Amino acid sequence: MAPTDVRGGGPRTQRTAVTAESVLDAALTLFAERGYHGTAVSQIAAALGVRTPSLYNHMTSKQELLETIVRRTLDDVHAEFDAAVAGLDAPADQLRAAVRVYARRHATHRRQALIVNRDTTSLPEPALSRMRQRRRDHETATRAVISRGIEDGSFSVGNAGLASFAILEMSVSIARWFREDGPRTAEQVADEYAEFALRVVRYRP
Amino acid sequence: MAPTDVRGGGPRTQRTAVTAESVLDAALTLFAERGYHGTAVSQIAAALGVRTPSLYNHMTSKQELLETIVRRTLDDVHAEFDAAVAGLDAPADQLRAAVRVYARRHATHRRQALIVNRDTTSLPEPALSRMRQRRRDHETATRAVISRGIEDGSFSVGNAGLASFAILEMSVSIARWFREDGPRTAEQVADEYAEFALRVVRYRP
DNA sequence: CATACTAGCTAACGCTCATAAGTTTGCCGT
DNA sequence: ACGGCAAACTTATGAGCGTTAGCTAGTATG
Repeated sequence: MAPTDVRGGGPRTQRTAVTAESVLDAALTLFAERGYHGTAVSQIAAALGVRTPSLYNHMTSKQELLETIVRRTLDDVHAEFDAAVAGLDAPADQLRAAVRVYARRHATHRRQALIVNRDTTSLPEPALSRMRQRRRDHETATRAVISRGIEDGSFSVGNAGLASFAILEMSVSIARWFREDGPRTAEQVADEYAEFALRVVRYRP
Repeated sequence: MAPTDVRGGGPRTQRTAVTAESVLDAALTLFAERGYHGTAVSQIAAALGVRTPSLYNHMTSKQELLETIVRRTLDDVHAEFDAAVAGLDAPADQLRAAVRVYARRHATHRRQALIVNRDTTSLPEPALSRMRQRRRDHETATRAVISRGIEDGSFSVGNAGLASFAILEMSVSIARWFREDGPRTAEQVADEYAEFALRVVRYRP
């Protein structure tokens, strides 16, 4: 049946190599699709064309996969936020830039976004608290931009917290519907959402 | 130890009755907290102070619990939408009313909202397709209101679909952070979000 | 007072899960 | 040519899952 003998010990030769990164990538796809608890390790193995125990040559546990995915994603979010607002002074410019990168990320990294939003709570302590804190930090930073805009009069919104939640979460939801082959590019969607954000805070130049 | 003999056969007398509804309520709490796949039937039983198999006197399967929760919630969403827009003509009034009830629901029915958003995909076909369709119907109806507002000139937004997604999903996210004992009531939050919605579509009276 | 129903219980089943242990195989550097 | 390592394999383990079966004790009905 099989064109080459694919069973038995020894490294694979005819197949794309299984590596720590390829395991993570397969987990990324499956966790995003069926959730962490809804995904069996055996399904990750099957996606890579390998028996289940072979995975443990490239990972230490299922939980660690989830933690790595969440940690990396939150690290990236923070780095992008910092890079986006650096060098900008006006709150409107900062908010536009921050929402743009955040919204774009949720179009370009859908799987990561879905997992972080759906399955972070499946992490064991103390990782859970650490990750929650990192998420809060990002929200707080966004809120601070809005607060500064309210103070200097360029924004006009009752409560900075409510607005920052609304803005961030509407961006998050892009991951739910965006399609790479859809009618709009990630950049276009990001620009549009950055505009939405400025309207929510009632930006007036 | 136990003040009354609580073991052995026979119905409980000293405890609040276990009913189909109380099972659903316990499932609601646990599914919302840990997710459908993350919740064991034994945990639902424990929450009710009962052994696991006893639950099956009040339900037929774990999956049916999820399906009931999702179906009821989506039914309610539709009914509320219809009731909210009925009798209103202006797109702005309709959008405000529709967002108000949708946002309020996500504050007052947090558990249902979290489950629908997180675990609908765990439903087996054909229920999954049915529920997805019902969700799409609600989005389409909201989009139609926005489109009418664009046509009659009271709204000014590039794409009705993008706007309706953003508005609905920012409302959904209320379920993530709202606390009943927080600084704002559900009504206040709903009013604020209805305002956000009108800003997103650039409503000008 | 007998009967039937309700709603608990214990026990057990068949599965699947994540993970461990130990074995086999092919390639690479010497 | 060969020894060792990397990475696959098979097999196994113990725990937990959802669910069924069969039993028992109170409660309501006649």
